[in-house]
This record gives sequence, structure tokens and C-alpha cells, in this order.
Amino acid sequence: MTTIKDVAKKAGVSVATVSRFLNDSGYVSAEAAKAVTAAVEELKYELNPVARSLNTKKSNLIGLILPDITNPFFPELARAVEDVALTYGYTVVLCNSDENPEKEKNYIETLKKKYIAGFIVTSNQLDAPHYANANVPIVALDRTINEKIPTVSSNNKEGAIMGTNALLKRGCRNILFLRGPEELNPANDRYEGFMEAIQSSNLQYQVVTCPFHFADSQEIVARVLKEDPTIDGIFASSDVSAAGALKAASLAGKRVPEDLQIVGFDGVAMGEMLSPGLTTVAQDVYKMGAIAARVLIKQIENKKIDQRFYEVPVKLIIRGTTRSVEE
Amino acid sequence: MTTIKDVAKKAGVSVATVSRFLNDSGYVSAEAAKAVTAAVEELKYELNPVARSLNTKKSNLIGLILPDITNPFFPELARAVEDVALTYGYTVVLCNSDENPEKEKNYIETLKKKYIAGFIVTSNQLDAPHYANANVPIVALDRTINEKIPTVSSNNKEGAIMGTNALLKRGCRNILFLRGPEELNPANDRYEGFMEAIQSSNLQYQVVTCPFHFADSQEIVARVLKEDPTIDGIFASSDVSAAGALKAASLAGKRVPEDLQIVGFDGVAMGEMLSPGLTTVAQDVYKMGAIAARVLIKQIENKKIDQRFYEVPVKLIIRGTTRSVEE
DNA sequence: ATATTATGTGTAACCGGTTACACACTGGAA
DNA sequence: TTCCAGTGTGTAACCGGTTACACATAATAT
Repeated sequence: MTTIKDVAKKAGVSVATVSRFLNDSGYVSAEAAKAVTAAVEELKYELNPVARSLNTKKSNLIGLILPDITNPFFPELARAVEDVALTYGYTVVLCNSDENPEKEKNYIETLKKKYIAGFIVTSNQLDAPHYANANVPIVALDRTINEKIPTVSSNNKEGAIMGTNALLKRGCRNILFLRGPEELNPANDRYEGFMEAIQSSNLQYQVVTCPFHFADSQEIVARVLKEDPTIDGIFASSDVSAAGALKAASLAGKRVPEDLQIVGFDGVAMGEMLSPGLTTVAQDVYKMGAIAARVLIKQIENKKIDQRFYEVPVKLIIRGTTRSVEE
Repeated sequence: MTTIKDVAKKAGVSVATVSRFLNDSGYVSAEAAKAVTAAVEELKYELNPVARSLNTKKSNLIGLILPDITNPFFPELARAVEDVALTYGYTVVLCNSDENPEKEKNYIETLKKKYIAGFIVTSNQLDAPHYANANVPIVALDRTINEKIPTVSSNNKEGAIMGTNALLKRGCRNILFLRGPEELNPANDRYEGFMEAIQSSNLQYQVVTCPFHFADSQEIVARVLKEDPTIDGIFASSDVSAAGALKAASLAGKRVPEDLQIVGFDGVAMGEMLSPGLTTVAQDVYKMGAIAARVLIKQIENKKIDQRFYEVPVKLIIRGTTRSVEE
């Protein structure tokens, strides 16, 4: 392995000069620069990031902390983060937290020892002291914030309004809203949006809390549909729940979308594969991840951040679980 | 930050003794051990992994190279790898290669500079020189091998035989096999399994190549079904293709499973959400990832590896796209 | 009693960089 | 002419560990 010393020797300068040249710090004469460039080229010198880390106390590692990569929402996020990180020369460390504060804390401490450059976090624990005291750049994704931490999320409330209106516009008169878990901030925003839209309509509705889990959702919807057969629209806070609803509906002999219309939230690929295809409020998950990564890197590199909150717009995708609009 | 020197001073011994104690290398008296333990405790000393890496030329980083975490097959794999890595004290770096040898090479080189401990790779490029010359422990996952690299995969051929027989046993007389891309080793093994099973039956069949992609599969199946309406069974080499087939079938007015039975391959969660639920040959993806991680860590830690090939058994999951067995 | 071997410890070099500091030189300002 | 700021460079300390080596002592073999 060739080291900075080899380069210095070959270029006929000191290691300090080589280092200054490589880091573009301090003065280096044109002459020296040329000699160093040549030596680097000739020796195929590549800087050792570990050695550098040791004295700069910095690295180009980014920690991506998310509950569970297995949850269909996160892979795309991870992909976006990794793509952006790569173009800026950063490396992504994957951390599945299972929403467990202990695990999160553990990751943070372990990685801080490696001089990690920053974290992108999807967690409810963001106000926990290990974040506040982390003393490392952080960006919060999807979930809420400690006021000081930049946050990227979908425009959940707006999306919920769009989704609700989509059902209203298509003639639903009795809507079931599948509300997500109360600990989840996005779920609350969606709930708010739904309430706002439905209340200004004066139509009948009901709200049932329902985890973002297929089988549970199916069961819950099956029950509710039996209790109240007049339900003609379901707005689920997640696509997985919507899929559960769709299954429950078809098992209950409801025709979708003729008897019952369904709208999901998320826009995961699976929605397209269902029959009929799932109408949904799609998040631009990739974009969220990409923005989060960029904002984090800006922080890391001490560039000015223009905003503290980034809301990524959401898009209504019409497929087969809703009817065509009544004019 | 407390360093090994602080510990040495407080314990009244030299740094060498502290280091020897911490690494359990060389001789350390009981007395010294006690003093060091106490000092570590009192100062809350934690070893700096970067400094250690610098001279040992080792780290506890594991690179996970896969085509695209967004592909539903991989998150579970990643999860398993990360889980196992965590319990052994390793950290996982996520690398999306897009099956691009240049990107793979890049990751390998970048990470080798960080003294990465080893790689888990899902790639077709495994014989490329940058793997052969990588000079780092590697485990191949799902895809094939350079002879020398330990490999973990599903029992694809056996699985294909099971899937085919499931259709045969349920009375299919004209089966369409959706073969996966020819570059993919698992796809070839599945093809082999299908051929073996079907040929010993003397029944009619046809094989169509079809990417692991929903919309493409749907289109291909729609066309084939139109050309040959007597097809009464489809065995798809992936669940995504099976989903496409299911959609095409229902759009073509075929009743599943009455007129047409479908079996997929993979066992992704989405299969359950379809209507009817997808019968499929399920891989134990988590297990594959976990085994790969364990085998890699064994290699890293110079423990003996008992095998070179690990075949993880596959399981037939019967759901609604197949009929009950004719006795 | 002497030669080995095993045990225990500290000093200092080293891993491969960065950077504080000292020093030299140049050119313009006073 | 003198002073100072700006430019350019090298020496050596330092980041926080590991480890080769030298040395001392205790235990065992001969």
C-alpha cells in the first residue's frame, strides 16, 4: 500500500505539502502541486480514510435508522438515501431499530465511536435524550421532530383531504376511515385531514383505529362491514390496510368499486398488483429519502440549510377500487 | 474522551498491559487485570475502533451488496443479515449495485480502504476479477459462485418440482411455465426443476421467458392466454410474475382457481394480499440471509466452515389460486 | 546449581494521515 | 530602508490504539 510518505518522497516534498495539496488547505505552489499530482498518479496513491478519520474525528459514514427495512415503506427510502449518499461520497450504514429506543441508542453510540458523519432517523423517539445529546447532524424522516432537527415528511394532511374528497366526489355517503396507530405522527396528520374534509361534508362516517398490518386490517374491516353494511367507502391510512379492507370486502361479497370504494395511502408497488388495482394517495418516498440525504449532507458540510421543514407533496393515483367521477 | 493512556495511568500500568488485557492477548497478571477493569469501569473507557482499525487493518464492517433493496426479495435478506451482524458486533453497509459491475467494483474498493471485514454479495458478476482478487471474505447469496466462494441459496430445483407437482396433482393438463431471465441462476434451476417434473408427466406444457416484473408479466400472460385458451395452470418463477398472471387471468375473464390455477415462487408478503391468495413456493429468505451472515462471520473470524454450499429448503404454501387436491 | 521456559511488564515504534508551529522568502507600505 | 502581510515549505507532535522487543522474575527441567 502506498502512503502519503511515498508520495512525498517521490514528489520531492514533505508530507505536509502533500496533505495540504490533497485537502486543498493552506498554501501549495504550482510547482509542488504538479509534482504531487504526478506522484499520486504514478504511485496510484489512494488516501486511507481510516487514518484520516483518526485525527479529523470525521468519517463519511451516514447512519440510516429505521424501524424495519422489511416494512414496504422503507426500502425505497433507503434506496434514495443510498443513491444520494453515494453521489456525495458517503457510505450508508443500515440500522433496524424495531422502534426500540435501546437499540437506537446503541446504534448511535456504536457509530459515534466510528465518527459517523450524521444520521437519518425514522423514529418516534426523536425527543429522547440520546438524540438531543447526540451532538451529530440528524435529519428526521417521516416522523416528527425535536424542534431543532430538520424534518422531511409527506404532506400527510393534504393527502388525507385529497383521498377523502376522492371518495366524496365519487358518491360515497357513509365512509369508514381506518385510522393508523396513535403513536405515529403521520397517522395523526392523516386523521386530521380526513376529519377536516369529512366534517365539511356533513355526511356519515366512522373512524376505527387499525394497525398498518394486513391480517389485522382485514379482520377489523370484516367486522365493521358486518356491523354496518351501509358503508360504501373506506379510506385506509395505509395501503396494507387498504389491501386488508379489499380482501375483507370481497370475502363479504361486496363488489368493489360498485358497492364499496376503497382508497389507500402510501403508493407502494403492491397496490397495482391487486384486483382491482388500488386507488391510493401516493407518497413520493424516494424524493423524501433523497431530500433527507441532501439536507443531512448539507448539515454535515456546514452549508446553510434553507428550511427546517420539508413537506413532499403527495399524489392521488386513481385505479380500480374507485369508480369514475360522477359529473 | 478517555483513552487507553488515561486507563493505564489510573490503573498504574502501561498502555501495553491495558491493551493486552482488553484484547486478551499476551500475559496479564490477575492483579493488573483487576486494576485495569476498575479503571475502565471508573473512567467509562470505550475503545476507539478507528484507532484500532488503523493498525490492525481490520474493522467490524460488513458490506451487503445487492442489486436493489427496492426489489421485495431483498429487504428481508438485508434484515436477516443486519440482525445476525448486530449480535456478533458487526455493522452493515448497504450497497445497491443495480447489477452493475462497475458499481460493485467501486463499492468493494471504497470499502476495502476502510478495512471492511467481508462482503455478502447477490450478484451475477461473482466471477469478475474484482471478486476473485478482492482478497476479503465473501459469501454469495442466492446467485451462483466462483467455485471458491461459499454460497447460500434456496433449493430452487426442488421447489420448482414441488410447485409443478402441486399443479399436476390438482388436475392441470396444459401448464404454462413462466421462466425467469436466463442470466439468473436461480431462474435456471427452477426451470430445470419444472422440466424434470413436467416431462415425467407426459402432459402438455409451454415455457415462456418473462422478467420478474409485474406489468411485463401481465402483458405476456394476457397474450399467451389469448393464443392458447386451454391453458389451465400457470407456474410462475416469481410471485411478482404470478401476480401479473393473476391479473391478466382475471381481466381475461378466467376464474381462478376454477378455470386456471396459478402457483408463484418466492413467498413474499404480497402473495397473501391478493384475491384469491397466491399459492406459492416460499423461500425462507430470512434464513438465507442469516446463514450467509453467519458463514461470513465464521470466515472473518477464521473459524472452520463446514460446508461450501448451503441450500435452504423451500416450502409450498397453499392458498386460493389452486384448488383442493383431487383424491 | 544451572539452564530453560513460562509469566509479566514497560518502552517505543508504528499504523497513515493532519496540522501547529517555526522558518524563509517575496513584495508593497510606511 | 524597515516593517509587515502574504506565500510556501518542512519538522515533528498528535490522533488512539497495537505490538515487537527487551528485560525481569518465577517455575521447572537437567
